[in-house]
Amino acid sequence: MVQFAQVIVDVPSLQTNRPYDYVIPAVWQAQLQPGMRVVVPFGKGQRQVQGFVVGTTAAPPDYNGELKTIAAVLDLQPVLNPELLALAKWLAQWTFAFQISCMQTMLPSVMKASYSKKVRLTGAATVATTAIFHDQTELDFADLAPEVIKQLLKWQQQHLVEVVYEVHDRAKVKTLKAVQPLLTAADYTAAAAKVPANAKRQHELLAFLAAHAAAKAPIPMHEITATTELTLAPVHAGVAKGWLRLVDLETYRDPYAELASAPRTQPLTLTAEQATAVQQITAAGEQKRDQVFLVEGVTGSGKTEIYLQAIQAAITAGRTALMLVPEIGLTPQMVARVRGRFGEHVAVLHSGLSTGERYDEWRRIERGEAQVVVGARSAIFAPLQHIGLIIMDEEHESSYKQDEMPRYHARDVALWRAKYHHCPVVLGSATPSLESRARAQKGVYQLIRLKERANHQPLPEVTVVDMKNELKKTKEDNFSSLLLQELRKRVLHQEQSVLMLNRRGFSSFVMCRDCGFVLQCPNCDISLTLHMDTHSMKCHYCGHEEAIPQVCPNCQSRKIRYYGTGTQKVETELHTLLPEARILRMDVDTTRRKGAHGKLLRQFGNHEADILLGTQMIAKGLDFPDVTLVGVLNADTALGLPDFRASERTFQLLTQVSGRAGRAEKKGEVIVQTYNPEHYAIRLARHHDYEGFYKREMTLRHQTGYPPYYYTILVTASHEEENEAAKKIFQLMTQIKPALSKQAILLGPTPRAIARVNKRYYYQMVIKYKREPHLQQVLTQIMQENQARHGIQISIDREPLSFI
DNA sequence: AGCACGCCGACT
DNA sequence: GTCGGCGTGCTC
Repeated sequence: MVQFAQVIVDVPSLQTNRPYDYVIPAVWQAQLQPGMRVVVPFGKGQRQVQGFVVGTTAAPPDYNGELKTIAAVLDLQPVLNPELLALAKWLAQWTFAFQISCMQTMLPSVMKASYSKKVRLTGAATVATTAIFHDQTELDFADLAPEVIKQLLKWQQQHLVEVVYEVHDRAKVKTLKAVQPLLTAADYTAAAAKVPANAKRQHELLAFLAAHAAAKAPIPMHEITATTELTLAPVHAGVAKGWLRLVDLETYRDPYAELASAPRTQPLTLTAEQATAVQQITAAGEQKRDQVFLVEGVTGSGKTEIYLQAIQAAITAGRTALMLVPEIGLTPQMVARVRGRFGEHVAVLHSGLSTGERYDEWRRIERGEAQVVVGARSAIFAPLQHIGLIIMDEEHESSYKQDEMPRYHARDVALWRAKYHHCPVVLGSATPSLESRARAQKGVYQLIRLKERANHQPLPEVTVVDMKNELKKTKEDNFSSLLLQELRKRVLHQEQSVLMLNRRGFSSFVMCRDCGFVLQCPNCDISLTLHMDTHSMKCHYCGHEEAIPQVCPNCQSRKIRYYGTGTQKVETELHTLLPEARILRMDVDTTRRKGAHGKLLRQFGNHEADILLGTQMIAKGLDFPDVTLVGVLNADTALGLPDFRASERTFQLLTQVSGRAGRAEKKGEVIVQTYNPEHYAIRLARHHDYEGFYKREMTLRHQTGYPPYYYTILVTASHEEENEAAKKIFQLMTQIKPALSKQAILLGPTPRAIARVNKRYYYQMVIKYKREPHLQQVLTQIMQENQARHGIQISIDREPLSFI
């Protein structure tokens, strides 16, 4: 009989990043299993926190203090299975994060408890207490002023009030009220005879019950109200008379209800290349090899069909499949495609779902009701069992890396799970990350190259326009004459165009034309960005918001204007230049509302607009047959950034956006505007030459010593005082340096590009290395020694996406 | 993260 | 002398 449990508590700090022992109450000893959530007392006082059981034992643990007892068990079944528990442990070490943070990232957010601290009146109310409590007996600390809290704490010592801690489990199952007939049809007919004739509704209810008595199954109330005149009132009367029972039916919130009935599609005929790819992947699955395939294929080479057929094979073999898609690529089109093939066996997880919807999808997976999971980054933690295949589409996408704790890359998690389940991983992309492509070169991954397009269409023609010349010709800085002319042509022929404004490394700010003053964030060293939708200036780092200035705060001039190019400005400009064109704008401002993204795409698909204007988000995953022109307004804004991945990002973006043109029978054309037409990223993207780009960029990375030739780790120290942060990072350097071999390279320490964010100063250093057996241990030790003391914060980011 | 304990300065 | 500031350390 197990009597003791090891619990990871919901206190995200380094000192508490380990299991604590608790006594299991006798009633739970038979049921409690690792992976269940519990509520436990923790620390002095009455504080209670949520925790995860990670182990149970019969023998008393080796602990000299007095053990506390588990206060409540929140689950009947473990929410983390043994695999996910092991994964959480590994992930915490790998990303230098807390185990509790890893566990919470794996689960729908509603399963993280919310806490409240309240003060309750214990004795009779007095004049003094009434002044604070009024007619209430309980107050929430969060609503109280500091002076009031002081008074209450005094009363607590006199036992006039008590402080209580509440742990709320927010995971609520959605239920439907349903009517369950209890009697037979004959009984109902008999009962009807005794009911007065004027009780019309009761007769109707009895007739309804008689008709459904045979099935005995509960009928959801909403179905009853939809088909009859009955309401809840007569049903309650029926309950009182013992005719029926009202039950709560568990149900799921189905975000894709309208797609459930999507017509089922049949597997398409594969090209020879595709067939070989499917065969190789399937073979690895059958042999239970955790092999990684890198499928490199241009847009239209039919990667999705390969995924679908490989998934089909996994399901046929009685296993499940996990498919990751970048958040932005998780369009209704993509979901429809997977649902079309696998119907209700598919569960979808992405950030557009409400927390309740997400929880329900998660439960469906956990219960084994879905064999295929499609989702964005965190879906890699889906509680699927017997995984037979993991797919990562657009594997180069930066959204697969989480930029907050735990800073994990979904690819690393995918590889871990594949090893656990002995199943293959498929990484797919038209422009693989250099890391993955290099691994394929070395034979660590198996490279599958798709050289032809499934529809045998030629790739679109790409024209590069040198904006340096264009600027001399016209005053317009956003539109070249060629692009305008081609846009006009498309509007005339009722064909559609997509325009992309590259916003990376770029923002719209307010500057005074007289004195050059730029409005800055008071907390961070960065300009505020203009937001026309809210008519305010916002800081993208800390969220600070203020009004748009009418006069320059520095010189009082009225000539304070908006600088930089935003989609709104381009839209206005385009309206003037092409008044006949109908324009749809898609950017963070117009897609913030839930479902807005899909709605805009639907409108464009229905030809409600001629031109779709947007930021990077339009580059991915859209598939509109009537788009014959794609324009990139500013291809090179990212090239100027001091980031070693700038060229790679630019190449990927241009290739991806080019793929949006001419996806059906119509031939597509791409116009790329740039100030750097000679740059190799632009030149090679123009010729759709990924392999050429790969070779060129690898040479450069080799020369400069960057990934994939080196692994990288970013160490950051921050403090409210600039010199404290600097002092700390130098101290860390002296600590790390002796543990490294001569092959490792230390960059920095340096202040971060945006040195101050949210009133804190950031200093960082980058470790570049190939093989450092002691590094993990030293960094783990550093994290443990520097436990948020003296106001210093340390963070470690393995393989950061950028150093700036 | 909270919370208590403990050691220094400014008050009834 | 005590109240309370926050630096330090612990939570099964």
